[in-house]
Amino acid sequence: MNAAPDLNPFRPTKQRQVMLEELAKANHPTACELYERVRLRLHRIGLGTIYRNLELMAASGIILKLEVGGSQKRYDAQTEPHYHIRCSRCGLVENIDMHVIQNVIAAASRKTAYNIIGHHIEFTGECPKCQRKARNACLEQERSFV
Amino acid sequence: MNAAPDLNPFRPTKQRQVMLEELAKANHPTACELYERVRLRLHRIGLGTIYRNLELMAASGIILKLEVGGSQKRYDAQTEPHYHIRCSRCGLVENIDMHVIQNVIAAASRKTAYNIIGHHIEFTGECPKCQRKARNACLEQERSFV
DNA sequence: CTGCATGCAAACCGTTTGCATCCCC
DNA sequence: GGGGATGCAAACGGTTTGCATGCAG
Repeated sequence: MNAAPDLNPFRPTKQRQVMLEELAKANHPTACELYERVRLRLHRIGLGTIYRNLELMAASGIILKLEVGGSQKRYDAQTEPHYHIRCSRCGLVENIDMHVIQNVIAAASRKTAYNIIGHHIEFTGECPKCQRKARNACLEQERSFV
Repeated sequence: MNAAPDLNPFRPTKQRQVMLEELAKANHPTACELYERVRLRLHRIGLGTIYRNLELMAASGIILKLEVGGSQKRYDAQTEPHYHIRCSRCGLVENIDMHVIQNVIAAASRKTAYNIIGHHIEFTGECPKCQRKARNACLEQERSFV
């Protein structure tokens, strides 16, 4: 009699375990940011492993691959639908505590012949830190005028 | 007396003129797609010129650089704020004829300490063409079962 | 004539992939 | 022991950049 085939495609390795832990602690990290974090605990891990596992986890729905602006993809441990805000200066991405707008998909469905699967709202703006920096730079300049 | 400095940073070259014309005709093209179009009319143009000018035009607000999902950036001749829908299969990006949700920025402002500059809603789904393709592939398979 | 704009090609950066080795089941 | 997972490094695709030349003002 054959052993039942392994239906779960996910073998829980040390690398995957640490990746998930660090992803949960980090704030929408890029693959490289996650790599740096994980490397502090598993110093021989390769970037390829990070990318391969992120891809697998996203495909299986364990994590979310964020299709946000900017040149690098970001990853999120929170898989319930939610919106994001991205700082136009430093690129930081944060959750925005807003209810998903239920009507928006219905409205969009009425407008197109697409079979709509999902949606994402991304706000852009200056994060508090960058606002402070800009203000300080401004004061600096005023002072130099005196 | 000095001549007034050229305030418009934009020298209207043949390349820029053709780029803008083709961008207006194309449907949210990537830089490469625009390059192919422009090359039919100016066959010695280089990709570098395309990227450089797209960047300049976006910076000066003449066109829009779309921060949509996918690995390539896309560009849009329509600069008024509007939303997009992207096919999850073929990557096609189209405008969606929906009013910009005015309340959404106010709501987001209340929720964060960010200085919010803008927002973008991106829907994902299957475009009609890809839906047809999928349906046909399905029929094909059913037929092979008979 | 001057300096911005161009064509060309090399460099760059993020990501993917091939392969030998490792290790979990 | 076997097959999936890993580390490593090379390849890849999209974008940016340096430089000599061209061309608009």
